[in-house]
Amino acid sequence: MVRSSGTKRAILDAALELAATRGITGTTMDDVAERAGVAKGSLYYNFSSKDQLFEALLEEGVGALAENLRAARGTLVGWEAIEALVGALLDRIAANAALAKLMASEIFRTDRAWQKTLFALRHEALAVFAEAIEEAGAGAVAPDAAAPASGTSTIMAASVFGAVLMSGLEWLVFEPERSRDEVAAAILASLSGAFAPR
Amino acid sequence: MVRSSGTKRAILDAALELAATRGITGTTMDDVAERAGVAKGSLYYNFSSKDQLFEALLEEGVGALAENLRAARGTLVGWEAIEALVGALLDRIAANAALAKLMASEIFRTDRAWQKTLFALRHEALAVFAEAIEEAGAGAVAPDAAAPASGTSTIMAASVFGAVLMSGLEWLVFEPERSRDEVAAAILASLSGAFAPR
DNA sequence: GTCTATAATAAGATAGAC
DNA sequence: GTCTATCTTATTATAGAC
Repeated sequence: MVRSSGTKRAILDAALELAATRGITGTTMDDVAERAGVAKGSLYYNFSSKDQLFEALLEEGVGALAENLRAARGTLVGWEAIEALVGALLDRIAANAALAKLMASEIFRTDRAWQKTLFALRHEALAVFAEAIEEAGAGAVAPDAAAPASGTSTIMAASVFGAVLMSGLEWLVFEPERSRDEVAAAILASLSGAFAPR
Repeated sequence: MVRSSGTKRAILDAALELAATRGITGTTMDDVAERAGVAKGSLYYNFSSKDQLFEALLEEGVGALAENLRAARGTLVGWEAIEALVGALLDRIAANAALAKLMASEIFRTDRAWQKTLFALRHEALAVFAEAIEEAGAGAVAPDAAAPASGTSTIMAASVFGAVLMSGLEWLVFEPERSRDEVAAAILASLSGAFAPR
């Protein structure tokens, strides 16, 4: 992924760090060049435009996330698959908080040059969750409230993904003193009916 | 809440609509003026700066959300409180998708002029969920996995909030053909242990 | 209170030397 | 491949007329 000339890698890393706090639109090419320790001309030698630079960044990051999730799930099924996926996603968020922030802020924008690329990757990541949810037979043991309609596994996947993403960022950004296991347990508890009637 | 001269209201509405798709940084004061149907001078007559305009916008929107959640919960306790809060949040997201998108993209930024204001309001909204979760006695019936440590109710609140926010936007942005009840049921199922072992 | 016109600066992108 | 210097346009903000 991105056959590193070294410079390319430095540019991508700098862009990610800056965009995590300022957002993509709020990050200037001058900022990126300075942080990467190269001249602005080198940015345009390696990437044809600002849009293309950030498309490459998101493609690399979210693509790696989807692969990582698939690997984490392995051949697990049922609740074990969910546990593995939640843990793996949380770890990815912790290992790359900058990308997580960027995803949170870009995932629902529909006006970007890289919209299609991001949509496909987002869908790929969600699909890993959706498949695990379907195989876990969600709905078979639904509570007294209405059972989820068929075909809502993507919605449920978004629900689980959103739970991990928001909790993970809440942890890293606002409550960094907590332990990873504490956070993972809290998320799994919220997803396992800890406050639902039995 | 913003004693409307009419113009002020039009400016805030225009700013919200534009920022929902382009983001705040990507929204220019010229854009806002044009969409609101006023001259740019009027923007600066009513708001001292772009930052102050968006701070007012977020303060109004997120503040109203917190109030709304509190009202929706009323005196309910346990799982009924959670159900009411999930439903109310989902309805607010559907009624004001633009604000929901904006929240998703701004909530974890730590470099904004309005950071403190937004943090306080975010905390207020999460607190409504956290209180309901604490009273529902989360953890008392935790699964075989580790029980959540004490004091993690804010993390669990973030988890529930994130689940609703992400599913809600997934629904509105990418799967608008679904019904509100279908989405609500899917979220509640994912939170009630539909795929967890019993 | 609202408008038009304009000042001041910031930002994406390119040219051409090394 | 990388750098410096520069072009061009976009953007925040203000001044002053109505």
